[in-house]
Amino acid sequence: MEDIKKPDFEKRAKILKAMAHPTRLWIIEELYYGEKCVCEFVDKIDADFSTISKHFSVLKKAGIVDSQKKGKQVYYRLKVPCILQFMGCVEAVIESQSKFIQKAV
Amino acid sequence: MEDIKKPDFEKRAKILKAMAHPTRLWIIEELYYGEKCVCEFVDKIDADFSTISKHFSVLKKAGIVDSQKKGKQVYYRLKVPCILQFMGCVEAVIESQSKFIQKAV
DNA sequence: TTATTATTTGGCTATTATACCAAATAACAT
DNA sequence: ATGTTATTTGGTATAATAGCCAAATAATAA
Repeated sequence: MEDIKKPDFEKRAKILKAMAHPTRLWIIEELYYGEKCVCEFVDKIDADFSTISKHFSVLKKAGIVDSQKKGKQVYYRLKVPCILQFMGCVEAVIESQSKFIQKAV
Repeated sequence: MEDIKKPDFEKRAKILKAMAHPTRLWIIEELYYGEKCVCEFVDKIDADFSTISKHFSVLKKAGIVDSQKKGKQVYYRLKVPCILQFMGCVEAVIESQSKFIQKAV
């Protein structure tokens, strides 16, 4: 890998890594429809609220979301909504996998 | 997270996780221009060839690449080239981060 | 002030990922 | 058959991640 490009790939990998968790992908999808507070997620998933809070901090550290305190609550929003467009391609990979399984069985 | 959607997010996260490594992103980008054998990567990066081979197997297991043996060499190719389109958005995240840093300093 | 609610942080453990080395396999050449 | 090159696989040490609990912090209500 040319040295000049290595830092670029490292930066990109960090963002993908931050996205690469089912709960975080779910959070991203939910935020696509508008900002939400942490509490709105706590009720909907079977996980400790501290775990969810940590997922938000991973997303924030990666620059994918932003937060704003309103009263007792903290609202998160997507900084770059295009993040979700990618899922179409991810689904294409999943599709091609299921085709493979059909052929292979 | 609604139970019905959970397996979907898990599948997607697996694909993103497979992509989320600088060396693997580099491999994906190189393969975008056509299939290549493992040996073409071995020369260009400072990592053990077994390490590179394992990165390929991660990508293959995730359904992102396909391989074909030709003589002594194994050629890999992208199964779903759209995978690279996403990088535009990832770059937008990186951009917005550097803007933030400028503001913050 | 004390209590309550929302969220973050620290500490811990279990699991997973990474990278190297050495050994195994596969294709082909001598 | 032996050697050489290309790649994969197994073993292992180390590092990173995930998730829970408990404690800390912040905003507000009683």
